Order: sequence, then C-alpha cells, then structure tokens
Amino acid sequence: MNTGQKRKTERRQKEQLARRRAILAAAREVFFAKGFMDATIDDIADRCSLAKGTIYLYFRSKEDLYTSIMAEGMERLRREFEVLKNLPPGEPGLVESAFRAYIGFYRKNRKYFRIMFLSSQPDVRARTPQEVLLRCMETGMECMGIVRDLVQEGIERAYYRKVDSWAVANILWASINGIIMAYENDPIYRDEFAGMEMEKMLLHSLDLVLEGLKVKK
Amino acid sequence: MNTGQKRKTERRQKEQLARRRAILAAAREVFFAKGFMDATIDDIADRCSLAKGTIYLYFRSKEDLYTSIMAEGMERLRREFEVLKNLPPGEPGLVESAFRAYIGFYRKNRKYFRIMFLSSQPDVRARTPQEVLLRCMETGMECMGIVRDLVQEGIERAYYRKVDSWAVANILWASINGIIMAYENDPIYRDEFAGMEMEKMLLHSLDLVLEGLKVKK
Amino acid sequence: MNTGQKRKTERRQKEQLARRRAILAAAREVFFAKGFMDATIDDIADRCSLAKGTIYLYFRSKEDLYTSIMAEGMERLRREFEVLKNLPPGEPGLVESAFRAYIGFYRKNRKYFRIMFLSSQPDVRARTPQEVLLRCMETGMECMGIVRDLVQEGIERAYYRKVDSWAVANILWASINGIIMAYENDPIYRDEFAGMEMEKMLLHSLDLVLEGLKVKK
Amino acid sequence: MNTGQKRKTERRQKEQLARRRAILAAAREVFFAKGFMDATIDDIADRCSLAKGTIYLYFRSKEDLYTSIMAEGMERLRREFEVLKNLPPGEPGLVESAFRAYIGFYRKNRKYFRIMFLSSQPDVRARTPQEVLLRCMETGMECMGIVRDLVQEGIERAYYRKVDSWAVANILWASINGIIMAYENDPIYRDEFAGMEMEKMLLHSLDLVLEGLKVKK
DNA sequence: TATGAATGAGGATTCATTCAT
DNA sequence: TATGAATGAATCCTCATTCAT
Repeated sequence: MNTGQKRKTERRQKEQLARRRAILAAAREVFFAKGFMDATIDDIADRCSLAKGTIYLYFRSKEDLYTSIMAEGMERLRREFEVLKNLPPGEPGLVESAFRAYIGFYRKNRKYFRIMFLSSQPDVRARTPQEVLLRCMETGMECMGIVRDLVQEGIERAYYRKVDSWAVANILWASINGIIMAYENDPIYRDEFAGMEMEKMLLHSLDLVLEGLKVKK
Repeated sequence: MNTGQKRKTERRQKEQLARRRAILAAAREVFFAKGFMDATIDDIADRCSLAKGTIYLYFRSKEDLYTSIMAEGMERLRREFEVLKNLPPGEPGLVESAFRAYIGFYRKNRKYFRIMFLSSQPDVRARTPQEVLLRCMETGMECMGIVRDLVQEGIERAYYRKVDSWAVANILWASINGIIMAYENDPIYRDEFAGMEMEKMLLHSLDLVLEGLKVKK
Repeated sequence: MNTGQKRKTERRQKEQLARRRAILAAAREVFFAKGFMDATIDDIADRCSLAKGTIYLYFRSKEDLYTSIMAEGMERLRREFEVLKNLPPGEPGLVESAFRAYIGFYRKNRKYFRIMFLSSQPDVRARTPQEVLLRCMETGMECMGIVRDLVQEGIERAYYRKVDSWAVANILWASINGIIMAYENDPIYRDEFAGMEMEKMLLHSLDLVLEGLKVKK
Repeated sequence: MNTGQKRKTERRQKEQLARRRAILAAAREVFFAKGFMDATIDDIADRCSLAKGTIYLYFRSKEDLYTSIMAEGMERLRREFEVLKNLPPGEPGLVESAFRAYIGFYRKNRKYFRIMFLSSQPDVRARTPQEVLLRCMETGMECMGIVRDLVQEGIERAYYRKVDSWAVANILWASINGIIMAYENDPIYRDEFAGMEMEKMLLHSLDLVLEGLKVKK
C-alpha cells in the first residue's frame, strides 16, 4: 500500500522477471545445443548458476521450458512481421520484402527454427501442450495472413496473375522452410551438395515464384 | 562342402533375413507411432515376438535400428525415382511427372517422412552415424539429380527459361518438403487453417513454379 | 516499563497466540486430510494465508507441528475425562459413564484418533520426539487412572468381582480403541462387514465387559 | 516341449520364485524396520544384493512391495486360523483356543501387525490399491467368522448367554488388537506403565469377556 | 517479525545393453 | 543362435528448511 512496500514489490517483480529471463536464456542455449531429449534440467540450472529446484519455481516442467522457447521464437517472428504491416501499400516488391523479412528473421534466429518448425516427432509432440501448439500455429497463420494480403494487393493492382493468394502465401512460406530445413538438416549440405549459399538459393526460389506470379504480356 | 550343409546354410541365411525383416517391420511401426525417444526396445521385441536380446544380434543399438528405417525410406524413394530415368525424353511435362512421383512416394510412405526429413533435432542427430546421414543425403542428391536433368532438358528444348537447373531441382524438392511438413506438423492444419487439401496445395505450388520457369512469349 | 509498552507487548502476545492457533488449525486440517507423509508445509501455509517462513517462526519442523496436533488431541481427551473426577462417587454405572465419555470424546474428535493412536509406524515414530510421546502416554495413563479408580470403587462396593482394576481399565480402553480402529481403518467396514453401527458395537462391548465384571449371585 | 526345455523352464520358474522371495524377505525387513516412508528401494535392493532395476522386474512399485507384505501377513493369519476349523466341536474352551491362536499368531508375526492393522494413515491408504485392502479385509472377516462360529456353538450348547455372536467375535478381535496396539505403540508401555506383560493382559481380557459370556446360574 | 525465493539432498522409476544359459 | 533376467546409470521432480530483505 505505502510507497515503500510498493517499491519493494516492484523490485521483486523485476528480479523475478530477470530470473525468469536468465533461466530461459540458459534453457535456450541448452535446448539449442542438445535438443529436448539430451538436455537436462541440471544443464540448465548449471548454466544459469541456480539450484535445480529454483528452475521449478519458474517453470512447471522440462516441457514447459521447451514450449516457452517455442513461444519465444514465434513471438520474435511476429514482431519481425509487424513491420510489414506498416509498409506503404501499392508499391511493387512488397512480397519480396516479406520474403526478405522472413529470411532476416531466420538469419537472426537460426536456432529457433529447429524448435519451432522441426519438432514434429510424435515424442516431442506428445510432450507439447496442445494449447502451445495452437498458439504457435496461430502466430504462423497471422504472419502468413500478412503475406497473403500483400499478394492479394499485387493481384488487385494487376502486378500478379489471379491466383489463390492464400495458397501462394502458404507456398512461399513452405518453400522457405523447406530450403532452410534442407540446409539446417546437415551443415555439409550447403557447400558440398547444394553448391550454393542458402541465401542465394532462397532468392532463386523467390525469383522463380515471383516470375510465376507475374502477369504475362 | 556337401550339398546338405549348403542347403542348411542357405536356409539359415533365409531365416536370418526374415528375422531381420521382422525386426525392422516392428521397429518401423513402433518408431512411426512413438518417435525415437518414446519407443523402447521392449516395444519392438514384443511386437515381433522375439526376445530383447535377439534384437541385439541383428542390430547394434536403438540408433542403428532407427537409422536403418531412415535408409529404408531412402531406398524406397530411390526406387520411386528410378522410373523417371526411363521416361521417354523430350516430352513436356516431365518435371510435372517427377513432381507427381514425389507426391506419389509421399502418399505411399507418409510415415517415413518424419524420420527421413524431420529428424534434425540435435539429439537425434547426435545418435545418427555420420555414415548413414551421408548415405541418405546421397540418395536425395541422386533423386534431385534426376529432376535437374529433366529441368535441364526443358531448358535445352526451350520450354523453360535459362535458369540454374540444379537450384530449381532443389527448390522444387524443398517446396514439396516444406508443404508436406506444414501439413504433417499438425493434423488440424489442413482443414482448419490451410483450407485446402495438401495435394491441391502441392499442385498449386507446382503450377506456380512451372509458370515461373516457362519462357515468356 | 510504562503502561504503553506493556499494552503493546500484551497485544503482541495475543497476536502471536492467535497466529500460533491459526497455524495449528491449518495443520490439523491438512494432517487430518492427507496424513503426515502427503501433507506439505506449503499446504499448511496456504491454508492459513501465511508465508512458509512464518510457520518456522512458530514451529521448529513439520514433525513439531504434527506432534503438537497429537498433544492437542490428548489435551482434549484429558479435559473430557476431568468431568468424571467430579462425579458423585458410589453410584453404580460410573464405569459406564467413563466409557460413554470416551465414546463422546471420539465422536467429537474423530480425526484426532489416527494421529493419536495410529501413529505407530516406525517412520512416524522416528520423527516424533520421545518427550512428546511420553507426554501423550502420561495423559492416557492419567485418564486410565480415572477409570481404574471407578472400577476399584465398584469392587469395593461389591458391585464387581475382585479383579485387577488397572488391568480392567487398560482392557476397556484398548477394546474401545480396537473397535474404533477397525471401523476407522475402512469406511466400508461398518456397513458391509460388521453389519452394525460402531456405537452399537461399542455398547455391546461395554455390556460384555460389565457383565464379566459383575459379581455372580 | 521336450523334457530338456521343460526342465529348463521349471528351473527358471524356481529361480524366479526364489528371487521373488528374496526380494520380499528384504522388503519385509526394511519395511519392518523403517516403515513405508523411510524405506527406500535402494535399501531393499542392497539387502538382497540385487540391482535396483531388478526389483522392478518383480514388483511394479514400492507400494506393490508394501502391499505384498500386507497380503503375506494376512495369509499367515489365515493359516493360523485354519487349524481352528478342525478342532473337535462341542468342547468348552474353544473360544479360548481361538483367542490363543491369535495370540500365537501375533507372537510369531509381531512385525506384521503394524503393516496389517496400523496402516490407516490416509497417506498410506492413498497408496494402497483398494483391491489389496479388500482382500485383507476379507481374510480378516474369514477369521472372525471362525470365531463367531465358535461363540455360536457355545451359545447353542448353553455355555454362553444368548448374545450376538458376530458382535462378540468382532469385540474379541478388536480387544486383542487394541491391547497389542497399546503395547506396540510404545515399547516402554509394557513395563513402565501397564505394569504387566502383554500376554498376561491379553489373558485378563479373555477372562473378562468369557466371564461376561457365561450363563449365570 | 514476516516474507517467500532459493536451496539441494533425496528417491522412484526407466530402459538400453550385457551375458550366462 | 535365442533367450530374458539382471544391471545400474541416468534424470525428473519434490519439499523441508534456510536466509536475505
């Protein structure tokens, strides 16, 4: 009630938030490095110099931690795409911007990918609460919605052929994911096999799809 | 030495092969249903009515079993693509045929997908022998090589623009994987979100890319 | 020193007592409901809306709390029996009165029974300070002493045979406990098996023993 | 099928039984000494020189072990009482024989008592499968049924008053339990307080009840 | 005095792998 | 070769207790 107490509470909340963040940071590193199965709570506790029990004051379980990282990644993605909403409409090249935004997101958050999009093993799924999966999917849908709108606008302005803009958004999305996944799946893929930098491959892909979208003269 | 012994040996080898197949079949079912982490050797032994110890006479470890399934899937894929080699060259629509071959493969081997392409978690990777990963990748490359040749031929016959045929093969491949993955990742995706059957989405994607490949008049 | 301070101290002491009682009340409910093993200090702290640390300002340990409840029960029992001391001596039926007093106590304090008489598991014992066990036993002895006196009086007035009055007191006591325990041990016992209300069974028992005590004509 | 195999199987079964017994023996000692809460699977494994995991090949859980001991005790009790069924009917003193049988059982199986009759804490109950509790109760009922029959016979032969023989059986049973419990609850009880050996006390109790049963002349 | 965050020892259970028969 | 009993390392989570504020 009085200001002293209020301050105290505030500081405590700040500390709690900081602690939570520290744990999440540790968990991120450990999960990124080892995956769900091989990561241990001890690893995480050690890395943030807290007692094992403390982790459980902030997160209910190993799964809870894992899905928190998933949600974190999705939130980052959402933020990256928010920017696109504020682009001046009507210009050509907006789809390309979206594409580049996604690439940018990937570049900045490589490690999240495995956790966000590649966790489809039944064992991992079994441990992920439906609710979290749904929230992740919704975020993805939201981002794809933005892409769809951009495509739709291009169609309306006669830059693009009359295609199903929602499908195109999905396809663009999936293509990027597929390419990233191929590269991520094996570090040697890039140089030895694909013979091309991932980014160059992604731009190739963009070019191909955009070309396919264009109205023919 | 004598024919009797030979026969005996032959029969024994046959039995061994059958045993090995039975174990693989059991492992397939179990891994498909539960994923690597949640599957147990007991599950597999029970399902093929063999003793746990017997499994270890045929496979070195749980990982060995898992990667054998991976290799199995790859082999199936290779066989599916072999057909494409024998198509009469020069006709248009060959790329589409390859695309459809891949879709066909997926339709017949849905469950292999997770194991073949989605096993990129570091924990699973850590347990997969490099050698197996390489073999899988080679098979993939081989298949993509076929697609590349088809694209290349299209370019030479002036059906397609002069693009990097290897990149296009990779992109086609990745797009399909990306789309399948999106659908596989969540069964509710299809109806609730994408609003479209996976196959229709795949064909959309093919259309888009092919359109992007075509020479403009 | 001055009256102001004194009042302050008094109020503080009152508050402390109230706090202590609140904690005991919470502990009672929790121990009654869950037993020692499954009860947690958190449960207790939550139920009395105090911080976990506060509990430790009033009680040394979980065991301390538990044994305090034991002592509490014994104190209630003692109070119930105090009444018997003031009964007009010499009348017949005094033993029956004692018996009924005990039943009355049980009826009012059912939940204490488990804690008072059934805590003989070595694990619970190991955590109970000798001193508390002794105090409990002394209280029990005191109450049995009253019963013994009543029996003794009956003998002297030639209502009863010349038996060991102390043994009889013990036996009466044990019989009641045994019967109550049988019923308490399983709620289904009463209806399904014993085919009789506990109280009726207790009175049967009293009747049998009293009959055994009576001088034969 | 062939004799060799059969023998093998037989021996294996024998070994398994022996192992199971060894584990039970170890568990008995540990549970007797420490109670459920303080006993650990490690204790038990150590005591029978087996690996912890081996325990779980024979028993599903710590609870399963505990209740197996309970059942064991009940089985011993049943066997002790079986003898009574074969007593020549019609003689006086049969009830006394039953009483003595129970005392004999107790003397031989002291440690089972805590586990059989004193496990009424809600926490212990919560971990005991209903089914086991029921089976235990049934065995108890069966034994009491024998006592009831003996009482009934006494009534029919006019040795005893016309009382509810089932209630008397229950009361006899409960009295013994109550007395044993009092002594068991604290080893110092016997000498310091009751001033009498438990067995003497039990016989006192028997005397009292029998006297109460007798027909008065 | 009251708080409640932090601690970390402790224990049940699982399961891949081995090995005696 | 086939068996399946035995192993024991590995790990998640709980909770009584402490202590800085």
